[in-house]
Amino acid sequence: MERVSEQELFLNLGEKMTNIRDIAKMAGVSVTTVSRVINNHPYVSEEKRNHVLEVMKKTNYQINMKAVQLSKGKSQMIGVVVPFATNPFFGLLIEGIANQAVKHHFHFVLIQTNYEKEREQEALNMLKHKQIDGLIITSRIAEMQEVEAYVPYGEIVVCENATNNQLISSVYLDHYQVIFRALQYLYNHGHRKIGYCTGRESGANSYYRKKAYKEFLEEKELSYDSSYVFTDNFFFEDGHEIVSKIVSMKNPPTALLVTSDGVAAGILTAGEKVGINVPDELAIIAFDNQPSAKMLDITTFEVPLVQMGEKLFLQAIGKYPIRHEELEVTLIERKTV
Amino acid sequence: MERVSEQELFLNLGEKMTNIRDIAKMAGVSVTTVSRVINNHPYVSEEKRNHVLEVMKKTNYQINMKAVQLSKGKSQMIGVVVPFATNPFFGLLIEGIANQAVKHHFHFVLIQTNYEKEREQEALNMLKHKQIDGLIITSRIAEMQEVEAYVPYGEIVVCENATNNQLISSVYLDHYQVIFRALQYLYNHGHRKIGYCTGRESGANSYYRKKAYKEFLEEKELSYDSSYVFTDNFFFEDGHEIVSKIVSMKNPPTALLVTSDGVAAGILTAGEKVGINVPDELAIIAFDNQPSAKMLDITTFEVPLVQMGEKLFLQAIGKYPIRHEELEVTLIERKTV
DNA sequence: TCTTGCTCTGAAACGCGTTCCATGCTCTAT
DNA sequence: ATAGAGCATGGAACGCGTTTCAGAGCAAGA
Repeated sequence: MERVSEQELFLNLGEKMTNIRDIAKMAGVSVTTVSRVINNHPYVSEEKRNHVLEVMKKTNYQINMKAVQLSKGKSQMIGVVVPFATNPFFGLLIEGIANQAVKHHFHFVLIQTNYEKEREQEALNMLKHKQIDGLIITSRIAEMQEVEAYVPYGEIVVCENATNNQLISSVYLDHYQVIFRALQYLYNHGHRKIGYCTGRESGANSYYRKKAYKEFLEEKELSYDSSYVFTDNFFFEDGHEIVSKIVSMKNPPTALLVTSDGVAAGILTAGEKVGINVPDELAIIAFDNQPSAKMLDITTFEVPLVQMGEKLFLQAIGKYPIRHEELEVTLIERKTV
Repeated sequence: MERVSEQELFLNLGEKMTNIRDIAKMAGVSVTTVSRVINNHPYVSEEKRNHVLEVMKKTNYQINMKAVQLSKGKSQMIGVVVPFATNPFFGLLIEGIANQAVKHHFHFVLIQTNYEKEREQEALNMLKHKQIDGLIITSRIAEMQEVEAYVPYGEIVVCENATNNQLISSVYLDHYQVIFRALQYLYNHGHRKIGYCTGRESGANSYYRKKAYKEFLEEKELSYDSSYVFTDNFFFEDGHEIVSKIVSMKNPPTALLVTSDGVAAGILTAGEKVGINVPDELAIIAFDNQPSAKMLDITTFEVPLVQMGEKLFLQAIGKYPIRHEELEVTLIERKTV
């Protein structure tokens, strides 16, 4: 075991970050052996292992994960695309993702799109360029076909019913059925003039929801009134505008199906200010069971968002083959219907 | 310009991902030239540039960012440590960070600690192991000294007054002064029995807040009552317990300083249920001006969180030398005092 | 005419850990 | 005694883009 004078080497290396080869030279072993020590491979004698460990300590050796990632071809990192990080809906999804990420020694980069296509494209490119191993798209803007083109580069998971898709996994709610159920609930409470407040108009989930709304009206032989449909509502603040529209209507709806608690909360508080009595004058049923719904006693459907995030993550790291999981929602009856 | 038969090469490479060397061989140029084309370096003749571009298109060449990162020694990625991602406070900080990240072609990995030291340690290790170029710690658990040990590995920024620190930048609020101001406001409204609800007890910001609370009482010659201090309150739900404690007190506070809107909202709604009149019976002043404060007309201090996030980011990428920026808060008078 | 200074190009080294493959031993099973 | 199995170790290739340096060609300024 010929060994270069350690003292000398320590001095010469000076500022430069020591790497695995430096360690090998100093310890008088091969780089392979050093690598084995780092990775706790059993085929290293105690003597050499200890010596390598010592040298690593002495030189304050720090592994360079960028090299590991390049070498292994994996980054232990997934991307998470969300339209808005502040929205509790996505916050809870992130919570679930984070839970599982920790357990699996993964990290995730958050990509906030604000529903700008360019941002989503950027996320897909990260996958293509191997910055991330997988991608969770909680809400998409691009066509499904476009997204599919990135499947060769890594696992992609979406939050919508994609049961007929062989390439992309999904964890989703049956929005059609859920909306139908909510409407039926309002109907059973005597409502015949039911309004519909949602986020964006486009998008797979929105499609099914709108479809359910229309088909429900048809089934019950109620007429469709486009002024009863309110779109682009995402945050608490958006509820105010809805109320101002409603108060100016000659024949306002008696009930509102709102696709997010935050907006429902906005409607409720804005309504209170102008003297709208909930639920007598206006019933409200919402979704998610976020803190704001608890706070204001809003009747809502609880959506298992944390669990959804966890499942999304596990699909994204390729733990399972392509598959499609549906989650159930639970009605929480409170005081707004 | 000797050139290997392209046709042949295309066939031979088959499945294997093409890399810069393959492209070089196929195009009959050096890897340097290919690299120049990729990076739009001017010193490449139009002819060669076009030809390389063509070959890249034909082979569907995709750059491997992991290699770029290793080579450049930078990941264009920062870490963001937050205790909870769902909390709107941190959500808004993230919003600001995301805004600037996009502009600077950076990405960020979110590390949710739940105030577990191990998680924070992991984030620091990512810095040490070059997975990230910089780190934003929005709320820390480790001692400042421990954190400082990681400064050699990359920029670190914290959200607390660190003005005397030469190694770590900070973007912060003068919590001492702000709490004093809030207490004075309650005092001016006639309150002498003022309670204090906060998040965790430890932590730099908490230290200054607690200090301000105590010193304010001293200055006004009010006695300190430990039952007036409520800790570990982070979310809406936590407000309920505070209320149940208050109703069981013989001599309850007439005003509450709450360090987060979410908790204040919880107190307000729980209080309403047990018939506590706000502000007559119990005044509440809070912080952040989150949606919940707007929703429930809570008097609060607006904190420029998005802006804070943006500044944090710019510090984290080393845009400026180590520095400490203080941000101002604005009192928003509503109906709870 | 000579020097200076671009423009254009490529070989080779660099950043750094992982992994395949070969080699040499020792020990156990036959 | 011998073959097969497992242990220990190292050389070299691999993953892949960037960068330094050297050299050639050519035009403008001295």
